Amino acid sequence: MGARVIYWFRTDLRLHDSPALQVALDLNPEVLWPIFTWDPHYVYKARGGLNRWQFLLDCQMDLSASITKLNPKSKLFLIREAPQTVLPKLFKSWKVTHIVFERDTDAYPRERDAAVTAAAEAAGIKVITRSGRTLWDSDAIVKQRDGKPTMSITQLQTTGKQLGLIPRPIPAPTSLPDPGPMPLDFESEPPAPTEDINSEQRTKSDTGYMSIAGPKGDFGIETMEELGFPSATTPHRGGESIALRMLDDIIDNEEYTAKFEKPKTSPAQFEPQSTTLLSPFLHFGALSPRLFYWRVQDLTDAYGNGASKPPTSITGQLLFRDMYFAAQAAIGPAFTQTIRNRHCRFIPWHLRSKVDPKTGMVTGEYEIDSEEAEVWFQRWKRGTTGFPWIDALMRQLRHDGWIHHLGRHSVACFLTRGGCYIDWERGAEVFEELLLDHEPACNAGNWQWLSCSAFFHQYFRCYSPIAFGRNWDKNGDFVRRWIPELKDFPAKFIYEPWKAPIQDQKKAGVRITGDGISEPKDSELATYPKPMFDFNKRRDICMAAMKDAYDVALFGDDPCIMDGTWKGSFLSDIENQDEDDEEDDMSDVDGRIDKEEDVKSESGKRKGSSKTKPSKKRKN
DNA sequence: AGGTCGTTGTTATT
DNA sequence: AATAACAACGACCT
Repeated sequence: MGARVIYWFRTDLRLHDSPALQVALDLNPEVLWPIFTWDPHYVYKARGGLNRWQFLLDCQMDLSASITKLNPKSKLFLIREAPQTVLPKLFKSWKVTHIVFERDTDAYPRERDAAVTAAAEAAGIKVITRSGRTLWDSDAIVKQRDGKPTMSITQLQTTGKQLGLIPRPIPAPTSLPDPGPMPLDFESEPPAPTEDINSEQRTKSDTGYMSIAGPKGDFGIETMEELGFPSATTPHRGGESIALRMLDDIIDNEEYTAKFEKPKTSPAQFEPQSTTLLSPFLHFGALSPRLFYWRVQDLTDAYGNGASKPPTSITGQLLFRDMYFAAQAAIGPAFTQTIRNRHCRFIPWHLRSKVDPKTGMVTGEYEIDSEEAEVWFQRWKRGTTGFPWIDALMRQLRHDGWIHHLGRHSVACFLTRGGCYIDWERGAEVFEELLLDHEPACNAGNWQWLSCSAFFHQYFRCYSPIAFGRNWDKNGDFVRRWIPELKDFPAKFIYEPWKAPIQDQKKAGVRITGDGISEPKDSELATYPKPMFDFNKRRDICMAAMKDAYDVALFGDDPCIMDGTWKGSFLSDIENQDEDDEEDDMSDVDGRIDKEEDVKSESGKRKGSSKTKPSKKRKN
């Protein structure tokens, strides 16, 4: 009897450059089942917005069609049960000899794959895995560094060089074996009732687990409607075919590809955007990072002088992705939180995560230590902060599922160290729900970067919600695109509309009024909210608090963080001194900005109020 | 121990 | 458009 192989697709929804699929085909199998399991973990427990579900279905449909082209009897078979429970039953019922899949170093997949592997080995099934989600095998990077995480791009580059050249992409298969019979002669196990973190956005509570083989009983892929979802809003569509076409277009544009410098690409450019927009395809594995890398690198080598180099080049972007994956591979599940993460600086943010004292892991809930901060967070999320640059980005994020990297910097800095002083984990959760390209390692890593918790430390470099956008887009076209209320606003005031005289507001057909939460009443004109705080004042407060946090120098693994005895280590009054209620009267905001003296003397007072600090802690 | 540099800050000045 | 001051972190190199 020949090999009877399950190829388990997960975050590798592609046929081109799949080392794991190649090794499955090298077994010369008698039969091969390409399967995808609907995992209750991703349906109920991980945050996932409608746009990302749409993108996933796109990728699945495209892959399924490509598989059928290679073998009319085959397609991507969707199985609706948790892999941990259904795979052992399939092993037996389908007389499987091998299961092959691409490795996944995220927290939950590691746990899941260990369980599946143990069950397979117990049943005498051979498990074969390959790395293919990153340029280098993240675990090999960690091993080479004796378990230490890559905390800078230099470290990743150095270690990568030691491991040798990034493997060249391998061609897509030209044919696939037949699938074998797929009897379901066992009890199916619907997911255990659990809290559905995504229930708000569903129209139906049932998410398509009507039967293990799907609504039509043919292991087919469901529609958004069958999944209980309203339509997605994103214009970005998924699938390997689109990814390869987009990559071809990028490579065809030799100048663009060879001279690409990330910091020079505009966050305000839209239709078309200034960057490649290939990240969502990398996330779902519809595009191999190694294929992307080598197509760009070969072009760059041929281009000669004048080509950009890492870290600003396109290949540099892929290196950063590997850096975050390798950091997560070394640090483990704590990488996506501050608590128990010894490489993440502890900063006493507002709205910190609640922690399960038994596991030391965050629970998904957070402490509302400040009603004001909670309001700021809600307004940030909805895109009604009153700062048009921030709001435009947040609205684009919600609608399209993608914003430019520097736009992400703007809103992340604003939420954390450069405005609201709110826990980066709150922002990361919002990105996790809304981003098409959400990657747990990259998301957590970038939020730590922007909040100056790890990877990046120059907290005195602070993005202005007014100046930064204006530098890229003087006329405010990007703001007008996403905040139509402001589309006729004079360019002079487009980034700070509260400064516009009433006559100008009337002429533009909009009133700058309201708290960004409730609908303003009795306004005949459209409205756009007043800014939720004086940015300059908040920046000074945040920067002083950051300096304090750096002086205290506590990290996420310090015992005093877990037991709460850290309280008192920080100049906690630093945050509670903007008492003079702004309320409705932000019109004199200009007048206030000049009062730096206030802030200076406050900070002098704080220094004098000498709270005793614990001796400086150091990580080693 | 000390100097330089780090993918992507802001503002004022030349 | 380029440059300096702002205030001043930590990795990396010598």
